[in-house]
Formats: sequence, structure tokens, C-alpha cells
Amino acid sequence: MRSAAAIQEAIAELNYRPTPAARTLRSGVHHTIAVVVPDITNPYFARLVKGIESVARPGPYSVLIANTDESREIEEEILDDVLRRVDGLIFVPTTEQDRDAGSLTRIGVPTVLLDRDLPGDYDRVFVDNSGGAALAAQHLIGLGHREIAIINGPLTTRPGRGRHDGFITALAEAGIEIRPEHEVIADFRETGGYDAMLRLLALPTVPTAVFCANNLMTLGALKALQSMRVAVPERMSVIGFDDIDTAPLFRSPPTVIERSVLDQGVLAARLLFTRLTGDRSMEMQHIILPTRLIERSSCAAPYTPPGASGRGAARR
Amino acid sequence: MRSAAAIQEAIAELNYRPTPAARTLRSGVHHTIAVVVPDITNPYFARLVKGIESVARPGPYSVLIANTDESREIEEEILDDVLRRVDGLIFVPTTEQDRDAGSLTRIGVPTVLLDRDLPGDYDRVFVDNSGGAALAAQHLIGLGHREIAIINGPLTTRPGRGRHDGFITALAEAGIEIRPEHEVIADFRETGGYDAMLRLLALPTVPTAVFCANNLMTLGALKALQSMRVAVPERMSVIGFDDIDTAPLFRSPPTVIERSVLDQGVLAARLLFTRLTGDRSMEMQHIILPTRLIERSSCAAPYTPPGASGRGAARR
DNA sequence: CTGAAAGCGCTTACAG
DNA sequence: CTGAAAGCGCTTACAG
Repeated sequence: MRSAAAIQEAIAELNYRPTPAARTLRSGVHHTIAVVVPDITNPYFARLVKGIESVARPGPYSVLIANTDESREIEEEILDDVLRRVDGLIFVPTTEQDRDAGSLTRIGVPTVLLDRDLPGDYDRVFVDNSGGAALAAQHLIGLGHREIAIINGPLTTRPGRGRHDGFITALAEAGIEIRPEHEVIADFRETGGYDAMLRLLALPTVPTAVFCANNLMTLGALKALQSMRVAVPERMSVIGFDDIDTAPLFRSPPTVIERSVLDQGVLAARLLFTRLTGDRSMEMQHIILPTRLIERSSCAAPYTPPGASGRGAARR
Repeated sequence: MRSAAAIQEAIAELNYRPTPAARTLRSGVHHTIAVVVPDITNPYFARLVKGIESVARPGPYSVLIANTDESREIEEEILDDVLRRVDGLIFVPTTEQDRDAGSLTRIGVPTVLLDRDLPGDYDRVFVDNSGGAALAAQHLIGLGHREIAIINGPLTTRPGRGRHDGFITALAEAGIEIRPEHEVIADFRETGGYDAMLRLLALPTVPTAVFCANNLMTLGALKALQSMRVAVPERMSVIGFDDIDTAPLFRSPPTVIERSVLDQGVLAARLLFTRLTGDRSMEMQHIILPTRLIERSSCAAPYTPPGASGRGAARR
């Protein structure tokens, strides 16, 4: 007869671990959660992942990370595969469009939506998009800008809509109506921001300030301005959403709307684990994190041509 | 009697997929590979992952990404878990130290080593570290520098050793012997680069040029120089290993040694799949990718004090 | 070539 | 409380 201690010893000695596939097949439990994001190359999503891992790693769950590359098609493939291999999902969808017969609804796995939204009954962790965008608008207005543009992502995403709404509303409250051509919809990518800025610079009425609705588009816009030799902030003020970690080293360190990305990941992970280990019928949570302004030096008063008086250079 | 076509139709209609756990238990095949990296937040590793996914995604393999956070302890936990769930591994180890009774040797899974080395019989995809470091040294020497420092990562890693050797050898070939205090060993992280640069600036003989052995340490060094108000490149030339994607926007856009990161990921993935689908007894491959110099504006001739003649400001 | 049976390694519900 | 047996959903080796 072997004692329990002796068995433990043998387990340790042989480094025995139950075969995951067998455990799963029998018990239906995977001991794994998935994190599905649109672009692991975007520092914002990379940090989100880090926040999630910081709470999942000490626990009994493995974290499986997957990358949809902002493609609905790849996303569908990944979900179809991954949802059969995990107990829970933390998910940043690419878009809210074309979402009918997806795997997500077909395969019922507890899911926390992060950053972007989807119709349905999910836990959610978002950021105060409209509040942040309003902060950006107010900052530019306070500096004296009136011809203000926004480079945004698709309005089919929650961040796109929220940042649009907050921005436009804040402008309206200051009595400013945005020109339609000053609202450019891009794709949340660097090249999108680059092209959008080029479009704005080619307009008859060039704006004196631009709000870029995410980190990558801010970089693209800044690169476009640099290649066109438009001085920031002298000739163009730029404010971005999401901080950029190399910003202090920039020629014109960008002023940005910041959120605590790590916190967002941590909260999403905690929410998921609460759901997994606790009462699944508990009412869905909806967490919204605050934003704040980090002032650097990419924003200034609008350019006044020598000898001119009045508000801006670009009035008709 | 049902036709094969009818069965296919039913499969499609019900979206039937074999349960992964059952397939794996029976066949021993996971249809999954793992990518284990030290820091998903480092753009270099994030891009590596992207390269790997670009070849794995179209194939019948899922990609499981895991993050060791440069910790041997976490790494061991992850490997112990992950190696039982995958058919192959692409692995960037944190260190070559303390590697005795690891899971990697105990659980025999085909493995491709990426960027960093480990003793043992593995496929490998590396970069020409010593060649790249020599390029950096030659660039600085050509500019007239003689008091040249290096901020390196641990010499227990292959990149650390290779970059050290290439750099020191190239200096020696030019008749330059590096001062011991000009060789600082940090940790490949941004804070490490920051602190190392501060140390160099506090030396009796401050170097006129520094080679930073990876992207994060280059950023740290640049931030330290900025906070100490040391002008780059006027008072200090800086050259980095690995490109930085926001570099064009910097006040002093850094000159760097670049490698094709995407290629490195792609090649590693191809190597692994060749191994998985083909002959496992095939001789281990060892691929070394080239580097090249990207000249921007963080390097210049050493500072000459007004009225002085000769080679550098910092000679004894 | 086709179809029924065995068995992958666990966990758990059940009989003793 | 303990121990033997059933069975999770597949794949594959085997009998017909």
C-alpha cells in the first residue's frame, strides 16, 4: 500500500501531468481561454494582451492568443476553430457588420467584448470614447481652432461611432459645425491615417487642426505631414486617441487622449474569470473606463498669416 | 442509402466539425503549433509572430501564441503546458542559462529556435548578429569616433554574444580597444538602455558614440540622452540594432542595423512545417539572415570643442 | 472495399 | 469511503 505522499512524490519525479486532450474529452473543460484581437502588431492590443495574461497566468488557465488581421474572413475561421478549444473568450471584433450566422452565436462560450462592440448578450469592457473625443475637441477649440478635422475609423465600430459622436457634439456645443469634407473615414491603420491626411491637405479649405481617432492613424498622419513639410504644430495641430510609447522622442511629441490599456485587459480578464467560476446567469456587466488628456507639443494656436488678424488662416 | 454528397451537405448545414480533443486523443495530432516569445509587446517579436501566422494560417494548423515575459520561471510553466498541446514549436528562449531539466528536452516536440540559441539538436533561424554589429562599428569608426561604447544584452544569449564579438572585432581591426567601462551589459529592455546610458554619461571619459544592441535599449538610451539634454548626434552618436517603425518621426531619427523580421518569421514557420510534414530525421537546418545599415541622422562626426584640433573631445 | 469494434487517457457516476 | 467500470468523440487497424 502506497501512501498519498509517495504518490505525490512519484508524480513530481516523473513530472506526470494529465494529458490535456483526455481531460477535455471527458470533462468538457479546456482550462484555456482565448484572446482574439485584430492586430497583435498594434501596441495597444499587445498591451491589452499583457494585462490579460497578468491575471490569467497565475491561475489554472492557459491563454491562447490569436490574430485576425482586421479580416472578417480570418476572424470567422479563427473563432470557428478556437471556440471549440476554450472555456472563455476575450474578443475584440474587427467590425460589427455581417455578423449574422457567425460561430460566436452558434458555439456558446462565455465572452467578454473588449474595445469594440457586437449585438448580443455579452460582458463588455469599453473606454469612454465619446468623452475622450470631446476632450480632444475641447482642447483644440480652446487653442482657437475653428477649422477642425477628424480622421476616424469605420462608423460601424463602437470606437468609431463614439469618437465621432463625442467630437461632433463638443464642436457643436462651441458653435462649430464641421465641414463634411473635414470628416475622413479611414481604417484605424497607419496607411489609412497617412492617406487621409494627404486628402485633407489637398482640400480648398485645409483644416488648422486634426483629431486622429487612434494611435496608428496618428502616426500615419504625422508621417504624411512630415513628408509634405507641414510644420506641427505651427501649421497644423494634431491630437491623437491612444498614447504612443515613443512619443517623447518625436520631433513634435503628440498630445493624446490616453486610457489605461493595462487596466482594460486586467478588468476584462477578471470579468471573464468571474463568469467562468461563478454564476453564469449573473447579469451582464458593462464597464466603461475613463480617458485623460496628455498634453505634449503637437497642438498650438492656429497659424495667423503675417499682417492678418482674426481667428484662422483657413477661413474662406 | 445516402450519397456522399448528401453527407457533405449535412456537414455543411450543421457546420459539423470534429471535436478537437477527441481527434487529438485518438490520433495524437493536435493540428496546432505554438509560438513562444519573451515579450509580445516588443514590436520585433510581434512582427515575428505576424510572419509566422502568414504561412501557418492558410494551412491546417492553428497558431497558439504565448508570452514568457523574459522570465525563465514563466517560460518553464508555459512550455510544460504548451508542449503537450501542440505538434511543433517556434521558440525564442529567454536565456541559455539554467536549462538542465527543462520540459523542452523532456517532451520531444519538433522545435525551431528563433533569434536566440539553446544547446541541443534544433532547427534554427538566426540573424547575422556579428556581421550587423560590425556594420555598426564600422559606421561609427568611419565617422571618426574612437571612444565608442556598446549597450548590450546578456552575453548568455546568442544575440548578446554575437553583437559583442562582431563589434569588438571590428573595433580591433581599426586599431581601437574599447574601454571596459564603455561596455555596459543591460537586459534588452527599455529601462535597461535608459540606465546604461545614464551610467555612460557619468563616466570620466564619456564616449562620443554608442551602439545599442536592440530596439528597446535604443529607445531607452535616446530617452536618457533627451532627459539629460545631450544633443544627438552633435554630442553623442547613437546607432541601434533592429529598426523602429516610428523612427522617421523622431527628433533625431536613429540610424540602425536592420533585418527582415517578417522573413525571419516566415522562414522559421516554413522550416517547422517542412519538419512536421516531411522527414523528421532530416539534418537540422541552420539559417542565418543578413542585416543592413539604414542611415538616418543619429550619427555624425565626434564633437570637436571650439579651438581644438584632433580627433575627439573625450580623449584623456 | 465496407463496416463494426477497439481504444486513445482521462473523469465521474456508481456499485460495493 | 474505495475501487472498478463506463464513456467522452473520435480514428484506425482489422475482420468480413
